[in-house]
Amino acid sequence: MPRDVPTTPREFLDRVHARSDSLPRRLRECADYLAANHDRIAVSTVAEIAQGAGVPPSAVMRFAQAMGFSGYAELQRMFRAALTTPRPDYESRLRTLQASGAGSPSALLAEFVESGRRSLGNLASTIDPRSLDMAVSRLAAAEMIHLMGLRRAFPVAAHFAYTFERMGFAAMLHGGVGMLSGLAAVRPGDAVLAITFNPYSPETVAFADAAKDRGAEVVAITDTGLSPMRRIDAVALLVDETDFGAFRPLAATVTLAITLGVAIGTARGTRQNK
Amino acid sequence: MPRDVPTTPREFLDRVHARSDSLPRRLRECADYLAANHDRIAVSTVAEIAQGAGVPPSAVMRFAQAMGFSGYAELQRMFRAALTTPRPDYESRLRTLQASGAGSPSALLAEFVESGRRSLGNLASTIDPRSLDMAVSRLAAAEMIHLMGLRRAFPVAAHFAYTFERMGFAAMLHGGVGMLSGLAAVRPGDAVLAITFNPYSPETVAFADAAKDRGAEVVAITDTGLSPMRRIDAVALLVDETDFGAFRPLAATVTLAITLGVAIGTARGTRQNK
DNA sequence: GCAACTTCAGAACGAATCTTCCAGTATCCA
DNA sequence: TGGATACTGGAAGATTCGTTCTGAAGTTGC
Repeated sequence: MPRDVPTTPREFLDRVHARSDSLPRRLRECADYLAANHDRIAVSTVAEIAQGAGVPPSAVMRFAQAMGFSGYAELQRMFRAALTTPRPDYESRLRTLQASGAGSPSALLAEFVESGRRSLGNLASTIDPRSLDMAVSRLAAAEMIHLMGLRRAFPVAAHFAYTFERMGFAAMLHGGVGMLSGLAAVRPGDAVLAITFNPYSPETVAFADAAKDRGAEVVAITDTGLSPMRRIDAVALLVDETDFGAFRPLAATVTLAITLGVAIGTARGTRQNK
Repeated sequence: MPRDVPTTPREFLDRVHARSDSLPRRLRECADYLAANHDRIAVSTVAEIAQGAGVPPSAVMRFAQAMGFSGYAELQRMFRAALTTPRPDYESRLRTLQASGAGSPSALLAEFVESGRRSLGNLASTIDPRSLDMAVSRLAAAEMIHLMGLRRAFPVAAHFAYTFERMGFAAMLHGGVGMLSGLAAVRPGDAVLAITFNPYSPETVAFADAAKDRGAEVVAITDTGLSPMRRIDAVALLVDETDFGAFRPLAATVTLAITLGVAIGTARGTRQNK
C-alpha cells in the first residue's frame, strides 16, 4: 500500500484539522499546540514541542505517526524542506503581487500592506511619549472608561470595549445603538476615550465636550489634521494614516489601541499591588 | 574575559563580512556560502551545510568558532531563536512589567509596532491569491453580505460594515445586539463573511454552518490554527497574527479587511460598467 | 631549500535526539 | 461488575549529529 504522507505544511495542517476530532486526548493536545505553533516544528526538538504542548515526548511521537509520518523526524524534515525552498522574499513577492494585474485583489493587498507598514513606522516615530504616558495614567485612574467612536472610528472603539471587558475594567461603549447618547452615564472621576478622524463626527466632539463639563477626563485618538479634539482640553494621541478615498486602513490605529489597552492594564495592576 | 559572541543574525552577518577577507581559504568558502544562505542555518545540519559549501564538516565547525561561537550548535541556536517569532505571552509579560516598572507605554508601543510590521509581512507572503480572488468574486456576486464576528472579531466585522455602508452595498452586521441571531435574514444568493479566531466563537461557526444550509456562500477570515471554519465548505482567508494572551493585535486583519472591501467594490464597479 | 607554522580532512568519540517498547491506567461495552 | 480494548507515561535502546583529535598537506618566512 502506498504510504499516505503529507508533503506540504498546508496538507499537514489540513489533515490535522480533519482528524483532530477523532484523536485521543493527548494526541489532540499535540494537534492543538502544533497547529497554533506550526512555525516551531522546523526548529524545535521533540522534547521542546512536548514541553510546549504539556505532554510527554512519546505523545508527540505517536501524533506524528497518527498523521502518517514514520516519526517526528520525518514531519520535521518536511517542514524544514518547506522552509528552505527558495521562497521569494518579501520585497520581490510584493513586486510580483503588484505586477500580477493592476486591479487584482493581490495587488491591492500588496499596496495596503505597504501602506500599513509605513503607517506603523510613522506611528512609532511620531507618537509623543509624554502624551502617551498621560493618556495611560488618566485612563488607568478613571472609575469608568467611556468609549466614543462613530462610523469609521467605531471599530476601534469596539476593539477597546473588548479589551477592557477581558480585563474586567468598567467600560461603556457609546453610540452604538438607537441613537441614544448615553451622556448621563458619564460621572465625575470617569474618563472618556474619544476616537474621531476627518471628517470629525460632530456627535463625538459634542460628547467629549459635554463629558468634560460633567467632570470627566478626556483622552482623544485623532489625526494630525485640524481636529476639533485638539481644541478642547484633552490628551490627544495623533495617528497619521493615509486615507484611500473614503476608506481608512486602521493598521496603525488598532496597534495604538492595543498598546493603550495593555498599558492601562499594566498601570492598574501596578497600582493594585501597592 | 567576556566572550564576544553575536546575539542576532544581523550581528553575525556583519561580522562575517568584516572578517571574511582575513580568513583562510576553506573558512572563507564557508563564509561565502553561509552569508548567501543564512536562512538555512536554522534548519540544516553541519553535514548539509558542509556539502552545500563544498567543504568538509570540520571546516564549518572551525568557521563557527572563528566567528566567536563555541561551535556550530551555538550558532544554530541563535538563528533558531531568531526564527521563532517571539510569542510574548501577556500574562508573564504583564508581571515582569509590573515588577520592573520599566515597561513604559512607549516601549510597549515599539513592541506592538514591530509585531504589527511582522504580521503584515507574513500576510503578504502567506495569503493564497486564489483564495483571495475567490473570496472577492463570491462576495461581489452576493445579493447581500452578512457580517458575523463576535468578541475579538467584532471590531473587524464592524469595519466591514462601515466600508460596505459607504459603498452602498447591502450588508448586515449580525450578532451585535440583543442576542438575536438574525439567521432568518440570510437568503439564497446571499453571502456570509464570518470572522473568528481561536478560541472560536461557537455562535459564529453555527451561524456560518446554518447559512450554508440556507443556500448562502460562506467566506471566512480565520487563523491558521484548528479553525472549525476550515471544516465547513468555505473560502478561508488565513491570517497569522501572534496573540498577546487574550489580546490580538489586529493590524494584519484590518489590512486584509480593507483590501477585501475595496476589491469587492472594484469588482462590482467593473461588472456594472459592462 | 629548509624549518616552523598554519590549515586541512577524515575518523573516532561523546552527547543529544529520536524511536520503540512495555507495564500501568483509564475507558468502554456487555 | 468484569473483561477487553485503547490510551498513557517513562525508561531503555538505536541513531543521528556535533565536536574533538591527530597525522598529513600546504604555506610562509628566512
